[in-house]
Amino acid sequence: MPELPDVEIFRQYAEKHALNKKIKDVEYFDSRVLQTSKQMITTSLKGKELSGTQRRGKYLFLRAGDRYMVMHFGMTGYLVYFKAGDDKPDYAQLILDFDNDHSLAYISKRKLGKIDIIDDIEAYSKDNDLGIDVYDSGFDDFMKAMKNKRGNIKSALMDQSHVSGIGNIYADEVLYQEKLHPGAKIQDLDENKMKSLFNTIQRVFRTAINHKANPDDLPDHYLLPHRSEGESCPDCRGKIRKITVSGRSTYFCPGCQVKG
DNA sequence: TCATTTGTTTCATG
DNA sequence: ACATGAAACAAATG
Repeated sequence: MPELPDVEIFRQYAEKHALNKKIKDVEYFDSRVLQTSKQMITTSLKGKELSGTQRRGKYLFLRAGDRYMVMHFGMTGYLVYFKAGDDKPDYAQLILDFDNDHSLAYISKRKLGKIDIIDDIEAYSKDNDLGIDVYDSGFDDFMKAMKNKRGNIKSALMDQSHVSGIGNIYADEVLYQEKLHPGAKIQDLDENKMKSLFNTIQRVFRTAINHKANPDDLPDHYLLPHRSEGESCPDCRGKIRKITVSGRSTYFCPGCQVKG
């Protein structure tokens, strides 16, 4: 699912294919993902070019003139760049047609994402309670954001209003790499452990991005290629277990991952 | 038919 | 005022 590494890949994809081409037309497919009027989107995009990309947490911002189109991908979203005459991708919610006979489609099979037009990324982030981007921050920022958190570490990592970008899948991976139990209490972790955790987040995301955010391409000693109940832990060969933490399916190795 | 999936929001409680 | 966490919601699949 689109977490930080996935959205970073989408950003690179848009950067590579969709910039500096005149937008001839905008196609809509009557979808609830639109957070603003069709007229607003058309006015902001048609006849213009996308001139840059930014990502914050799981959000992607595409610059057009002095505005941005914001995309959030929900559970099932992604981007497809395709040639005129090719079949339109299924489940497209919005398509930008460029003047080079190619198009960029925002796909959302389950329509759980959102698209908006905004003026200011900072203001938008504030309105949407979006914390710092965990991959674009240093340890000091991370600690500051985590300082007032209590409860279990997994929920804290997934709380987008403090540190944004980590979702259910990568939370499991980070905690597995860190040999930390998902239910560990954050107040039981000392500064050294937090530092180590932060470094692990950076490493896991860097590795994931280098592998196109495809979980099955990750190194074999990662959890994600083995993330289902009863599989063997790549480290100790014990059985991976599934539990529920904060209402989310959580996979971990009871042998390797300890509390605090 | 219904449990499952995940990201987000909402709401009751501490 | 603020944090937490449980529950609800979105849509589609098997």
